[in-house]
Amino acid sequence: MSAVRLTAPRGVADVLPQAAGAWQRVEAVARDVFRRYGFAEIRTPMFEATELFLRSVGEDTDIVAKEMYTFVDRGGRSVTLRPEGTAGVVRAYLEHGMNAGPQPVKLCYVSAPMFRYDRPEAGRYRQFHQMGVEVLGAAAPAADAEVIAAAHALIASAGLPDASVRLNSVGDATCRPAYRERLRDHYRPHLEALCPDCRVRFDRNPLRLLDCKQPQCAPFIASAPTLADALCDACRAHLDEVQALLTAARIPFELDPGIVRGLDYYTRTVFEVVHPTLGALCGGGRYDGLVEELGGPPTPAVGFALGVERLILALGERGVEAPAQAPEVFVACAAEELRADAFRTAMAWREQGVAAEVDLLGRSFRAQMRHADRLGARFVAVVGRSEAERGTVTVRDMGAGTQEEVEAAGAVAYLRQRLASAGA
RNA sequence: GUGGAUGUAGCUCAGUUGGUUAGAGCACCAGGUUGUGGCCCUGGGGGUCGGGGGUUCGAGUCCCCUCAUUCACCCCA
Repeated sequence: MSAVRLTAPRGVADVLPQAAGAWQRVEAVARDVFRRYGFAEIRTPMFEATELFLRSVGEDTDIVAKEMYTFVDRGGRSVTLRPEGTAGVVRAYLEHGMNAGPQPVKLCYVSAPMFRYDRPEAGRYRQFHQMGVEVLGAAAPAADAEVIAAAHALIASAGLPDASVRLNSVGDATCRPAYRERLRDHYRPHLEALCPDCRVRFDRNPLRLLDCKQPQCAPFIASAPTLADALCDACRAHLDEVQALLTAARIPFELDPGIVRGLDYYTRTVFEVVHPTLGALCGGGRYDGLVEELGGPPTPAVGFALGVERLILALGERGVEAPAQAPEVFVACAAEELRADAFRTAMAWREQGVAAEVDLLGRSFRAQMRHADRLGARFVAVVGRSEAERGTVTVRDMGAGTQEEVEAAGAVAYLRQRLASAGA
């Protein structure tokens, strides 16, 4: 018996009933898009061996360096609450021999919880949720374009039709190391003038230099050699083909050399869908080296992940709201001795698919009416003495304020017809 | 992780230069005669004033610490 009031841990949020409708709507849209694009659902564990993330996400990334929920379990194993979804999917792909079946393997996940020990702010939580896809075993640009198309379709169908895609290429093992050195050469004479963060980036992750927002660093970004110019022929051709396919499919995008992404495993295509204030709604790209890095055969792959909380926040700003859940009919009893009849009626109607509510507090008839109104019930069915004698119920339309006495046996059919015609 | 702001009922907030049993609106529950909601009226439940320590005869009100929320930065979904 503790006297302290328990609250949710920092950075986690309850999805309350008023908000759950928005989640269900977004999830339904995602499942529909993923089905149409041919992605099969996979559900992987929320925690994995720490080693998996060290090897996939990259030890020099912020995620691994300071954001992982890592602990030692009772067996002495180091495990980590997953900070992102791709590593676990790739692990499962290999563990279950999916690389031995028909390729490519197209997988998706919906509202999968992820964990990062970050400072919470609007649209950022320590437990957050992603929906995304992975295409494993496809090297052609069509796979990149399909993944980008799916991301765009998901966001557009959810209610943000004008969301635009930012596209870039980070090169591959052939051209990226050379570019990295060219970038270092460019920055080396100016180290003193850079912001402290960028001095660290210079050593640890030079590509991120291009991502800096400090005014003092802007001139060096502007004059830096661009990755696009440094791409090898194969990467260049790949990027060109992705663009051609997106254009052919009328998917709006723009090239953005500043898109670098925070995970080490990306090769060639990287992309984001960005919101003006919430940052990236969705991010993804190709990761041709990751499967091999995790012990599998060389396997090209590409995917994206979308932040559910951010998408819902963005939808809310646009006024896209899901209606609250309300009963279709409230069964009110007008006489004490008929409570069992009202209860039985509600249960029978529920069996037949009607969202029926019934009093649980022993309220007076008047109070039941008031409660039905506050719940937003479309109809109230009155079970009273005179109705009981006649084998009827009185169905009141709470919006119109009109009511009608109907045969009890045909009441469900009557309700269905009224709900279908005047409804919504 | 770095700075700033905020923290009184479920929600939005008031609370006078520190002074008796801490308030309002909304929300919730019940009534307003015997079977009808929305408006209105009456009544009721609900707060260790985020938590801890200190100053004081006395603290929601002042000081310190802590926790949480939020904004900017960093990073990202």
